[in-house]
Amino acid sequence: MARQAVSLKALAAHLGLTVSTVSRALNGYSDISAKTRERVARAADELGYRPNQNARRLSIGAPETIGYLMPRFSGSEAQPFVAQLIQGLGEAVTKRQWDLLVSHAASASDELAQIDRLVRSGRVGGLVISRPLKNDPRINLLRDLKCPFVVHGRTASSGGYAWYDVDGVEAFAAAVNHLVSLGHSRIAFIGTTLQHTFAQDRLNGFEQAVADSGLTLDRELIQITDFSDDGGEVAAGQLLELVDPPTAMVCVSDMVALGALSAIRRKGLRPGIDVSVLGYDGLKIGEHSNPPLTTMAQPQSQAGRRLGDMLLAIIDGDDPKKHQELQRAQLVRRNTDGPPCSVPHENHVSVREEQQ
Amino acid sequence: MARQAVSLKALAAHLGLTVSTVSRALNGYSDISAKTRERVARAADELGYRPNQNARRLSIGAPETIGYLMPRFSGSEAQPFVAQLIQGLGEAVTKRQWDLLVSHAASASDELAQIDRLVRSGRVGGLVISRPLKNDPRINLLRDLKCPFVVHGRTASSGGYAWYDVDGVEAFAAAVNHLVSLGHSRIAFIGTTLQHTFAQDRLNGFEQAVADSGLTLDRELIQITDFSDDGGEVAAGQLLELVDPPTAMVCVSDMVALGALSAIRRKGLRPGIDVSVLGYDGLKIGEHSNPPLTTMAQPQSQAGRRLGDMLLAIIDGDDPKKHQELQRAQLVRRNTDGPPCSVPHENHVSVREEQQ
DNA sequence: TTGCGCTCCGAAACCGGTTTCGGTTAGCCT
DNA sequence: AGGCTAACCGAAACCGGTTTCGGAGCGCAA
Repeated sequence: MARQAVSLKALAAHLGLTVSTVSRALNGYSDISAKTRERVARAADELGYRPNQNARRLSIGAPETIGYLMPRFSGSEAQPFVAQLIQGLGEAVTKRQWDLLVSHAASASDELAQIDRLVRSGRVGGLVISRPLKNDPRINLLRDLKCPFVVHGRTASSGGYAWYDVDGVEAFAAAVNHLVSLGHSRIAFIGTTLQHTFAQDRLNGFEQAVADSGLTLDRELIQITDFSDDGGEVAAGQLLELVDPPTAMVCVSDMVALGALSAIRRKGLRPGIDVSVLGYDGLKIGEHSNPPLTTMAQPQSQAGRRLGDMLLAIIDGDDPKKHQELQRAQLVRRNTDGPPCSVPHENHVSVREEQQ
Repeated sequence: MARQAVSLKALAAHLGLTVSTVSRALNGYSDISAKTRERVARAADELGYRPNQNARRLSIGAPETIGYLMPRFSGSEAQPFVAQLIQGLGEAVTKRQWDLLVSHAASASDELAQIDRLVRSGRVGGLVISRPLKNDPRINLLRDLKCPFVVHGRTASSGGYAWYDVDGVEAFAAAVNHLVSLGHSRIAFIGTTLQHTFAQDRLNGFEQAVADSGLTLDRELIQITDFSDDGGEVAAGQLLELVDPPTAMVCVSDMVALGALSAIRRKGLRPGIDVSVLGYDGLKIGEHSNPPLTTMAQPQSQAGRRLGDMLLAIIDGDDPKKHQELQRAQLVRRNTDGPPCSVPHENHVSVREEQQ
């Protein structure tokens, strides 16, 4: 029914009051009589008055909006965690009637330019960034701009800013320890390029646990590959060609692990029996792989909410350093982990094949 | 280096000009000498001037922002297509330096209130909505508000507004025809609640193709269930308990199909051999299921871009009715489709067991 | 030289809110 | 009755841009 754009002026005219009075009435100022406040509120409701946010925010001097910088994806496949994160951020900001602005940049330098524009033009009062590099230029920029921000993940020097992360070091140490306790001693790691902190952390956890277990760290058993199922398949294929192949593989993500499963099956081996595989993420989809994937599950669903709440608190003046949250991943055993095969390597008749 | 917030006034003072001159210079008005324009542009660049968007948009009278209403998820799992869509929308708006605002509502009525607020408060100049119901109140509301919008999917009466959709009727007819050509005659359908148009379309395509193939439409073979893997598992379980169970199942989505695979395996049957299963979506993840899932793949990646471009065109004045795009899904054969088992039903010794 | 038109820029209104400041009225006290 | 305070509301400045309008300065023709 109500048509477009009922302005404050129109509302005031309708009430026989001035705009200033109506504005103060709606915003609960005490120098407006309760009766008037009530009357104004009712009229505003009936006419469906919605204050123009551009005007309001200009006047207020605050954008009442936070931004999320979508990570760029290697493949065309957007990562499912992004949708979850955005949903969580949305919930957090909606509680305050703020807005969530999602921004996507084509390249890393574009991204820096975007950040600059976003904050300098007053469009956002704070930013959430994902997947930081070990040394991330975005963070320096945001500091220079004095723009509140929170990081989903950490940089190498995790101090001085707010972040929410899952402890990849611990998770991968736990994964290794689990495999060791099953009896494995040749354990491989399939990771991805180490610019991203998460990739380095997971490798660190792996190496640390291997060392702590008294195993020798065999460089052959560490594969760095593309962050995708295809990458996992290639890397696992390489590992299986080794003269002394691993009996278990821990993978930097579930997608990578799924690729590894393919390679293992292709080789005529049975994942979980001949070769154990551990993933990381806890994707629901892992329940349906062949066989169902054992994984270190991280508590995804709350990340967005927490990051949103943290950022809002910081914008309100909280000390960023007070908002650093480290979550733990949890082992979810399905069917790709088991003791090492008692008759190892018998299948590797073709080991000496030429590797182009 | 450049500190926060260089205002137009500051820039003008620095140049010894007035704000109006500087503004017109930056916006390329012809009544400013080329020399001045150049001088202003250089200074703006050096000082890192970014016009305050709240002020600009207030003055302009246009929000230069489009909104996306995130669909609410049944489970806690956000659907992967959402991230892709958002990315595509982001690319489309970034070309124009517009913004993308993502909004999330807790309930259907909240969502209507959100829409009202979003457009009446001048925060968005257009909206994208996903997953319409057969009769979707959001569309009526948007019409009343005279707010440009595009729909990802369609309502029952697909006329009068702009949409982008994949032809579910045709896709499911094709799925059935494929199975029929393999020799199947008892084909089941696992769908989800029919309020959503896409669910109804897919069922329609199924029924139509079944009829066209001269098969009798057995109501027992149509299962309506939860839109998730668990739903698929339950429904497939029911189907397998039938006295005369189906030899093939077409599923409303890949996730549902994955659940069906579980049920089939649990029953001791071999998907793709004893029972064929077809999914819908073309999720990459289906390559890793057990066995890899045959599916009708829809062209996901471009949806966001197209919807964004369409909406921008409509905001520019295009007739919405001119922007209706129907894409086709494509059969991707993996390993869950095959001819019906030559020795059917032999496994069904336990058919007469009590059902809960 | 005067007048006309053109080029270029400044003054000011405006977008729609918020907020400060000041003024009117009523009530209360002495 | 006069004066003081408190309660309540209106006028106007302001946020930072855009845009209309008008005027100054100049060149050129009459």
